[in-house]
Amino acid sequence: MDGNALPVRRRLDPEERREQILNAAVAWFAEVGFAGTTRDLARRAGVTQALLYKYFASKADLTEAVFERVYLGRLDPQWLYDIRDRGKPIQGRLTRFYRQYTGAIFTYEWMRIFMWAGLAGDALNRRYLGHVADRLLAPLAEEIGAAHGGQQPAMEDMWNLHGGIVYIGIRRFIYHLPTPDDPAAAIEAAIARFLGGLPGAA
Amino acid sequence: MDGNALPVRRRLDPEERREQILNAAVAWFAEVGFAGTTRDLARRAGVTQALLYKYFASKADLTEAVFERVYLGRLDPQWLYDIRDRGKPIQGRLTRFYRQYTGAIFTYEWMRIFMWAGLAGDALNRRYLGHVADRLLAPLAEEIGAAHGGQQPAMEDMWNLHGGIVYIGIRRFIYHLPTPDDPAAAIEAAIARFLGGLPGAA
DNA sequence: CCCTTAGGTGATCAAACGATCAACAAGCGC
DNA sequence: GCGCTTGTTGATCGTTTGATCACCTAAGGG
Repeated sequence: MDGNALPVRRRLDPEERREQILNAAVAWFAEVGFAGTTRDLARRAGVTQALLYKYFASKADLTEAVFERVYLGRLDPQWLYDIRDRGKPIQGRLTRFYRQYTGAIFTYEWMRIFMWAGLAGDALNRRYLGHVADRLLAPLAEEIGAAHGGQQPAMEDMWNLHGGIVYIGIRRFIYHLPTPDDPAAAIEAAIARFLGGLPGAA
Repeated sequence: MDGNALPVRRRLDPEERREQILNAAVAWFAEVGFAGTTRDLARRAGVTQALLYKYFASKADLTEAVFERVYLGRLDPQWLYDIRDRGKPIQGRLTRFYRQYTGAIFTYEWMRIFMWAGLAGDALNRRYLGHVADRLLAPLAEEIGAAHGGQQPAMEDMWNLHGGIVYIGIRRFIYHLPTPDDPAAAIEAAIARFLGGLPGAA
């Protein structure tokens, strides 16, 4: 049957093995949360439970590595430059940003690990959202204000726009409810409504 | 010091004791999730761990009781009648509904238990949100359509409105981020924007 | 081909877990 | 005040958990 299958490499490069375990940990903790057992994780990763502790000092150490993997490099600094490019209309900039943003965070692993961590009270979570507020939502509000003649939305309004869009991912990945395969149209409509409904909008 | 304190009643009415345990369980599981231990719960409730099993057959039985307590009677059937009261302007009906709805679900216990249950994949969760969609959001969309001359928002638009509002509670109770003490103003603004931004709105 | 290195495993430990049970004692009827 | 009912407890069971250890063996150099 599997006579032509590649021989199972029993001894892997440490880096490769660590990567394999870490990937399995991300998928596993995303599914069941950080209360998941190391034995089930090891089974899922295809290694023995003891081996986990050759690559990670403790379960806490492993979960920290999962956090790093999931959070690091998720936000692209380029987005801020595109947001501030006043040569383009504000609606297009908003749409472009949220297409990129949701493209980065609308994954099973990210949405769920972010929510597990939020419920657990992780500080990284708040720091991340503080970053979103200061470096993304606040500039967006500024740009909207500039485009609408000085009438700048309050941060609470920006959170409302943000939440309405992010909620698509929550419905899909947390609640497992049906959502559009491609959320682009819904996001575009939400942004158009937001801008069109601002006080003083044409 | 506590000479005038009421004597600690060591033997309670079964109903009273069950209530005491259940209340503690709701608060405890809301805080740490359903992976929380029965020992810590018992300590928090001020009873011994063994006593829990005199009132609940198992931990699963206890968590089910917590679900019932949290879900049951949360949605008021009266809301639907108010929503359909075409004698009043649509914006007022939307505002009134979301003031009542958020008044019912914006609590630490509800928001967090709902999210824990959602991540755990509980079916009650999906059933609840299905109810919200069919019995509340769909009628709201109908009423908005009637008020705007037939142009009825799609369900995805209603979810967007809903998500933007619910996200206030997520920020406050899940992520522990600062939010307005009274979300009424933000909600009112969100509804006004939603209606004002609909295609074909004045 | 052998031998050293190091990636990997099975067995096992101590602690924590859900759950059970015999025994205790608070409170009511008489 | 006495005895019975039953709410409550401390001790304990079997299992599961994170973590550790001695041991095994695949793989590359000589």
